[in-house]
Amino acid sequence: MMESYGPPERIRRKSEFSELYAKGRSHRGRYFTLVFLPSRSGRSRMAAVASRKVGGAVQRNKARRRAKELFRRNKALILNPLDLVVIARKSMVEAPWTSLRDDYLKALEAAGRETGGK
RNA sequence: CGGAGCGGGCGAGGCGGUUGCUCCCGACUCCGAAGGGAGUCGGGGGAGGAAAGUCCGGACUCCGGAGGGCAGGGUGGCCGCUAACGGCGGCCCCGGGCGACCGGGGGAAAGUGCCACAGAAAACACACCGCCCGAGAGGGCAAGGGUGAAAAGGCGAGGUAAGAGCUCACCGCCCCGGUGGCGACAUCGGGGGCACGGCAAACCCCACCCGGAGCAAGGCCAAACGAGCCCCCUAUGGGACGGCCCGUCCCGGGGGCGGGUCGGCCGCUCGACCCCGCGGGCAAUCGCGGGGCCAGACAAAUAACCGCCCCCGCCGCUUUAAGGCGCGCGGGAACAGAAUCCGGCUUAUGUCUCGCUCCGGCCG
RNA sequence: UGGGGUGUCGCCAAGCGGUAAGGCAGCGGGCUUUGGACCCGCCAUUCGGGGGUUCGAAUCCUCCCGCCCCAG
Repeated sequence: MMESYGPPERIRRKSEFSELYAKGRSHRGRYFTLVFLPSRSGRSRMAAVASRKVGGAVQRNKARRRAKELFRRNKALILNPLDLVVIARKSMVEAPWTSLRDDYLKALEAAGRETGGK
């Protein structure tokens, strides 16, 4: 399985975001909030969001990069394709990597349970 | 050796690997009638000195070409540099510092206004205490006291009833003239006889500059909905036109509500660009020659992890010591992330680094 | 990215060169058996922060900081 994160795996249209926020369910983790909905595109997709509350441009970019890293390293674990939005919190920037990864895996598990099948 | 002033440089130590992102080029495969699109592989480029704050100035685009005046805004010693600037360089004056050096800069004798409290008085001197003349009425005076942020040229001498630029010397101020300098100004000589309190980052005056918006500017394509209602003015009118007037052009135009889209492409990166050399200029900077291509994203790209070497600190072993060794531990940063592009300013940032200079102490 | 607005006590705020109004809340006292209401008193030495102009700055100038809007 490739550990890439290319254009087809991104969510970028405004309408898609609106649908996700309207119909999707969410899970609040320690470092971020995960919004999820079964994907209709046949593959899992992800978008990273970091508002100004997270910090300056440097901190916000870092948060998004870490979210992308989480997704591409662990996307093999998602059996039923999901659309995901990772909404970063301030603590996500400085969190230890292993702790952040555990948090992400727990969130995925919860999402898998609620949508049927991990 | 210690302290201080000024100016410059660099920006995750070097090499390599794995997994990924973005743009460009090439090859191959697939899709399409075609323009083209998708994928795989290979090669190359990929954040900053401030990319920041958005405080100035331009380029560029639209407002019909950006025309004139008023209003409004900005700048403010002089000369220069520049596309332009509120920037930069040199010089002038004033103030501070022993000094290197640093800070400031039009006009208050055109007008208006303000100067609380205190004080007699805060700007036509209208004098509280006071001094002098006088019996008194009244008159002369501004030296001393006191108030205040600021008090009507300063100080000394003469003079006088007491005093006063009333007179004189020195200093200051003002006016006139000479000389030097493009100029700000400097300097010299003569005269006047004191008239001119402070604030223009108060209104203002003078000189110079500025049309308005901003790449979410603006343009093209595609899709979808609607072509309905209300208001204003309709030709001594309305609009282009941003506050007003003039001028020019156009003839139906403008505003609000309601309804739809919220996709793609261009603009989009080669430019007052960067590096080297020579020449002019004290310098800012300019000219010439040679070489180079250095991010172009759009829910928005530079990351994560690992290995070796180097440097620093601690620890251990060893050595008389300087030092050496260690597959021992820790560290190699901070401020901060391009969004149309440049020139500045300002602010943030590292026990980093280089150069010049001043003062003090000691030694020779 | 670009354009604009705002900051005065815990909250709402006036003031725009000379001592920083007022209301709510709070604290203390009075009245009341207690509470409410009412009455009296107290309550901002950095007016978001630094520097400057002025004799004197919340107010004028300048540089920063925070918060809030707007757009295609």
